[in-house]
Amino acid sequence: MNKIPLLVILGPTATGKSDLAVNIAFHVKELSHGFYTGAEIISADSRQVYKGLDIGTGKITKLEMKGVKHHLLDVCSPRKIFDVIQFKKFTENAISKISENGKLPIICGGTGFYIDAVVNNINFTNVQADQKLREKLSELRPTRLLSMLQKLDPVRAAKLNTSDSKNPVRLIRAIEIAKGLSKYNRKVAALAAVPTTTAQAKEYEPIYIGLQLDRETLTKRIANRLMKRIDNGMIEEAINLHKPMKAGGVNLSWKRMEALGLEYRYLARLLQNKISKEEMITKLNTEINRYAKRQMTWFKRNEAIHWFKPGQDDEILKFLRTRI
RNA sequence: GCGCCGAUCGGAUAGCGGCUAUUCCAGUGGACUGUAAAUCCACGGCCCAAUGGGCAUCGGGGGUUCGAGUCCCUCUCGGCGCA
Repeated sequence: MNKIPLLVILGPTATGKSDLAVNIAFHVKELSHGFYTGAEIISADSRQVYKGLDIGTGKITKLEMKGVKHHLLDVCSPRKIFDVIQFKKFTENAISKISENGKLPIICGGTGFYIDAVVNNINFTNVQADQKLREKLSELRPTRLLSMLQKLDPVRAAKLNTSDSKNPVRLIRAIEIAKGLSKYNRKVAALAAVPTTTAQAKEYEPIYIGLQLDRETLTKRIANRLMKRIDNGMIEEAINLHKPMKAGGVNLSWKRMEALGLEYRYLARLLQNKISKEEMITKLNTEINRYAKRQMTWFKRNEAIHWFKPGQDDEILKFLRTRI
């Protein structure tokens, strides 16, 4: 089976990935000497998959798409939880369609986990999310969760690092898996629940382009972008999301908005009068910077990424000329 | 000028005379296999023959004490009050 070539554009937030992707899409035909008729873009952003989260996520507009087809945008209601499994499934479908149509699939986004899940074809266990169980367990302290897991799946529990063994979200998922598998076979559970590290046979041949900036410049860009988002109606967007359906809103609860993180988290706090607008701006700026840092921590592990700076479009196109 | 209060890591804070000076935020580094913009972890003075050890440290100086961030005196700075 032939591997499907893939262009992956990634990097921390506020580095201009979306614009670059569109620009590259326009040059694909020429760069590949007609091998591809064009390109389509698949967004790899865990928040832009939600309908209505536009300004706060910096979602690309129809106009900015310049006619290039985008996938994985607005595919889920923000009231529901989208996850990596759905992302992987949707994306795999999109990739094969794009590829069959003689176009180059471009994955563009900042959610490293989502990108890796697809490109490295990560094999997830088939134990489904159990919201009721999660809710019940979320009351418990990490130490309690850990001892539960130790009983259910000692092998998995022993494999956890210090970070995960104190991480309620991870512990709950581990318990969920252990319970799900033990329904069928208790003995198999321990083995099956441990993630495999052996690489799967890869179906894709990725070229990674990363956009990166020095911290100081990135901080400035983040701050400017935040002010622009506010000017563009970010606050009104959140008000509208919280409105009841009858009033034309989505009836998005404050709790859910909080869980969406960053912009929406602080917007939820602002609209409940928990913080002032000034506080929101200050806190959000540091939070977005920290987010960018976490993104980089993830990307650093991938040595296949070719790093560029925003604005180096010509260099990037030149780089791609010999590779696609 | 007098009185009162305060001065502890980049910021904010805890600290009855007795072990290793607390916590939060920020910062730095990291983890991540079905919530990933989420969630979580580690580190935070200096020096060394570094899985250990040594020396510091609570605005400055002095004192009391076996022992001081903590008590006393004094100086400096800041806040409040009175002049």
